[in-house]
Amino acid sequence: MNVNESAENYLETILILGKTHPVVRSVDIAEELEFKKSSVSVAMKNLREKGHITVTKEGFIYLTESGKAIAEMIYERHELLTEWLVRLGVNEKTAAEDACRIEHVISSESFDAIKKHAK
Amino acid sequence: MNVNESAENYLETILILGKTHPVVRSVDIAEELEFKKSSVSVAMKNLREKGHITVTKEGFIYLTESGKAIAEMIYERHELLTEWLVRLGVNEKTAAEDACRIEHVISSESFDAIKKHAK
DNA sequence: TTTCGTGGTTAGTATATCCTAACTATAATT
DNA sequence: AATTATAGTTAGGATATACTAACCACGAAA
Repeated sequence: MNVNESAENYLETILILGKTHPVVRSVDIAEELEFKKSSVSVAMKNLREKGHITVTKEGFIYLTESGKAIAEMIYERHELLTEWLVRLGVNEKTAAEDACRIEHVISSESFDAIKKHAK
Repeated sequence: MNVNESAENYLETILILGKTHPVVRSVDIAEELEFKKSSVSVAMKNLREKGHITVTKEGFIYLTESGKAIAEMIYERHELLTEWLVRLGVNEKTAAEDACRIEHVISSESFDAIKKHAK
């Protein structure tokens, strides 16, 4: 179930887009992340091969169980870290950007400690 | 003065080794980071070309002003983040490892906010 | 029906990083 | 002096990640 930082980011993005879009396609991800569609295409192929997403013939992307688990873990980190940094006085945009980088490199142990502390 | 994550890490390591070693050589860095000496050799060449270190003909490595500035910034982050995570109950080793990754990706704004908060 | 716009794929490129392998240079040991 | 150990370099490879360019497929508009 180990994925790269990049893969985590794609999965998180699929989860987030799913909250506001009826369906998620490669182009939606490309637009959201400001990546080229070819990059997304290759990334989706990898996620598919690793069993983290399924893609319908119309190009609609869905998270599998494993994909959803990863996406939700990262998303939780993203939300909590962002909120917490904002609370410390960090600008909303900067907080989100930093959270987006920290969420992929922090250990569960440290995240849990921050989570506990932040409450 | 912008360097990559990898370069920051090498500079920080040179600073740290300088605290306990009379002189710092490529092999010392390789041993500390558990990298191959060829990797360090190439990295030192880049740091030299960017003006962040000087190397004597004996192979002794010294930080330049710019190199020292980067190294000290990263080192301060490392120390503070580690200490703070430990205080939140994170295991010393894990805290150091996480700090080592976060220190390279966090913004000054967020770091300063955490620093202020941690006191 | 011909032409476009949209979405997706593939091939090949570029950069960052680390690696292995092979080589040089110098100093220490036998 | 010959061998060995230590330090450093260079060439070439592997992986991750994104990019450009060129192409296919399909549905809508002219």
